[in-house]
Amino acid sequence: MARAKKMAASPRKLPEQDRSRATVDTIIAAAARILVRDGYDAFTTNRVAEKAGVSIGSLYQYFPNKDALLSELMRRHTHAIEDGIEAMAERAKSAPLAEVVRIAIEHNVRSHLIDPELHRVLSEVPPLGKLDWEAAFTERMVSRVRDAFEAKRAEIVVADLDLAVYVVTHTVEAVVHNAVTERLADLKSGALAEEVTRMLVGYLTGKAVPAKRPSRAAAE
Amino acid sequence: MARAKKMAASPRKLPEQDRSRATVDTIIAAAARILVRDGYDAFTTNRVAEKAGVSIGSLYQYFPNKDALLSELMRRHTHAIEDGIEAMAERAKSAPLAEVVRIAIEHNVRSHLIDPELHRVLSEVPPLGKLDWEAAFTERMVSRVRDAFEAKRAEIVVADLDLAVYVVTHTVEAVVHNAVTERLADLKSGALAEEVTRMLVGYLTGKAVPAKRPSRAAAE
Amino acid sequence: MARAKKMAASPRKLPEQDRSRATVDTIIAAAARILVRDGYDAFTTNRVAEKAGVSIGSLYQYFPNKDALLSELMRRHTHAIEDGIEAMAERAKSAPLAEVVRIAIEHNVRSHLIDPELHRVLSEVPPLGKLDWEAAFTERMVSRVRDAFEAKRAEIVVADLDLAVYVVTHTVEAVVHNAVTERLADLKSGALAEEVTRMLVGYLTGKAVPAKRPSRAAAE
Amino acid sequence: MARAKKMAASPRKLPEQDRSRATVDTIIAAAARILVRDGYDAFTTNRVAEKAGVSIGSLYQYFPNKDALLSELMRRHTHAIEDGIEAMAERAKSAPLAEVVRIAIEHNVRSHLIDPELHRVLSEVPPLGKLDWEAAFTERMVSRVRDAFEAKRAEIVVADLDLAVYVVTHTVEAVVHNAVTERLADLKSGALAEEVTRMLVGYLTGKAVPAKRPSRAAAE
DNA sequence: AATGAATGAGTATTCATTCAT
DNA sequence: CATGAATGAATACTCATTCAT
Repeated sequence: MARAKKMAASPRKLPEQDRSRATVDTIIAAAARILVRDGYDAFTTNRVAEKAGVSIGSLYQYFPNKDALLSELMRRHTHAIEDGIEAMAERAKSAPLAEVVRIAIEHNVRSHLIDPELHRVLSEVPPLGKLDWEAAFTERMVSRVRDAFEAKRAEIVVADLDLAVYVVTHTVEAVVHNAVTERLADLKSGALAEEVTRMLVGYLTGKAVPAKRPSRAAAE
Repeated sequence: MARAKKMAASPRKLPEQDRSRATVDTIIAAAARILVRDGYDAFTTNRVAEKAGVSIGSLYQYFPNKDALLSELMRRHTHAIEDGIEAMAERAKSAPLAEVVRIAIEHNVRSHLIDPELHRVLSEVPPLGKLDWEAAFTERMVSRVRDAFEAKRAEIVVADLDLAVYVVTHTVEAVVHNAVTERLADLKSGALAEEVTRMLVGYLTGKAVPAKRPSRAAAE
Repeated sequence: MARAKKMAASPRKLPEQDRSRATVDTIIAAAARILVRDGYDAFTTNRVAEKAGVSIGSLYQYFPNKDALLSELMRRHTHAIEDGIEAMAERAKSAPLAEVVRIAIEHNVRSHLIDPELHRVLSEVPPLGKLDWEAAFTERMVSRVRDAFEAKRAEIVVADLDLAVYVVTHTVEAVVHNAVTERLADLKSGALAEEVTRMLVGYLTGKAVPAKRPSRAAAE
Repeated sequence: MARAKKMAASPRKLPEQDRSRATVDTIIAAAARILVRDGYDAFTTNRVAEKAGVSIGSLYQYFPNKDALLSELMRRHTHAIEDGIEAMAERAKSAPLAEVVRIAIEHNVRSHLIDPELHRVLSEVPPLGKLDWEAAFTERMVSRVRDAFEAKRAEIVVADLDLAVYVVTHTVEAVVHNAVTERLADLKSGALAEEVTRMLVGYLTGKAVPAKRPSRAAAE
């Protein structure tokens, strides 16, 4: 029963931290699994603890309450998504408008394809739901998109730039979000991104954008 | 208003006296108010009854269970929304493509403006949520839009008509839905509808659609 | 609504600590006490928890539902009763018919005298009532009695052996069961067993069985 | 129990009484039907009223509470059963002991066969259950049986007459009661009555009673 | 730290009964 | 008298959270 307690001068600096981290990871993983497999109603702290193989006491050691657990789950998912976004933003700076739009879409698509089930369920969770959480993406995207649009202001015919940003970001988010369940094939093939890019670029520039042909690149 | 209707599942009992009709209305009103003001978590049958000033027993006299109450709330809201939709669909039949798009948007805008708060909260409710309920709108809109698009097939350059319908309907729904909380002014002024129409028509026809004078919009 | 009920499995959780075992015992004891003292209508989970001095939550930690609690109560009572039944059955094998009958009665008497009040109330409980529970005794007794009777077939004049078993088992059960409340003295003194044995043996063998000395009263 | 019989010629005189009686009858009938068909759990005052086609208000006009309704149902059933019992008792007076026993059994069988389902369900009903209600039969039977036994005291070898009465009445009741569900054929054919009579008479007189030919069915 | 026993306010729902119309 | 709308205490059961060991 008794385990080796930490000794005064422990040779290992982080065994407890490691163990803690492992426990936290296990809990988070169990939480995600329950959410995805059984839905939010089955997402109870006791069940998560059980599934994770730890006591609820331990769960509460690491998470002060249920929302904190959910938050952390979201934070991690978000983190996974936003990984590499800087590079994209950088790329967008020197790219033509069409490319900027395409990058925004690409980023959004990636967000949804990292763990589509989890992404969907997180966006429907009541306590910190869509408004509190998914809005965060959109918001971050909004500011980046706004920056990019301002850099290309000359090409954009829309008078109210904020409105343009609003239309673009929400269109992208909605179309991609629903495509995960409704048109996954088009999402993965890039056909959807193509359509939406053409639409948005046309909207922003006020010029017709020729539909792409099946194979090589286009529009610029 | 109307006479007592026979609903298959919702009300457990058809109100036969004025008093009971009033009770039902009170309950529904309280339910709506709680949902809007306090969210779905606060939407408990006991709380609704209390807020309505009736006993919990009375609530269950008219609604066999919680879902039935929610259903009836949705049904009434839907009914209010779909009032006059036939006329719109008729109008769309003989209208040019741009007008068809505008009508679709208009309809969606109307849906959201009848009771925007309620509309939003209903669309986030878990049990009979988006998939069971709001999907109904979109679905109805989808089939109407598809019919309209088929009638104008010649003008549309998008190869995959289903994809076009998908993009259009989801774009409209998302942009309008979020505008209720984020850009209510633009929604009401019609500026948003203007933008989106231009975007979608451009997308569908593959031709540039000139932006209207921007200044005329954002007032009000 | 349908009456679909889940059948109770035993305890939801195996008590792993002494404390929890004590809690379970306390709950069971309170349940028994309430059933005996106040009847089945007063047997509510909340009341049991209160009487046991534990929270309702604790009760449900160990019993997934009300029926499970009742089941466990029955199981324990049954266990107490059936203790030593094997020995009896063994004894009956090599005993004469009169002794077999006496043993059956004895066993039944013991069943009722372990905790007579509890026994009676359990046999009247609706959900898992007589048919589900007490029938189990009778059934077990029936098969044992049948075996014994078959072994003594030659001595038995009753043509339909099943009928004989039926008459014997139900007579024993009814007479003993009611004696607990109506003729406890005769039950304990053995006078009742004497009478019934004489009656049943006479019935089975078709021969007169002399009454024991009647004058020596059975008081205690 | 003679009631005021309907007078042929006064349509004005008793219309309300007639109607009342009809209402009461309807309610009782509905109550019986629900009890038999759906069990005691479904036996709610509201449901009875609905099934009877009257308002609960009306039900409570005639029955001060649920138990009163149940009581009346029992009273009527009892009444139906005890109809003709006087004649039987009379017949028993001048009959030999064997005949007395047979008559007691016959009476009990009739009780159970008038409306077996109702009889069974009434005997299992919690509030006024077996102890409060079925005991009434047994009790009435007990006193009559006791009277009859006393008249034949000379033939009876059992020392404790009360004990004899107890054994006889409970045996009869139990065997017949269970036979309704377990051995209905034997009940109706009279085979069961035959067996039990033989057993009891043997028990009472201390003499062997020859078994009848097993194959034959009905009475003598 | 870890455990898991214990908590109890809260949830949906039922049903005997009352009373204004 | 009849109606049926209204009542509300009571029920079985859940789950986030605390705390002694």
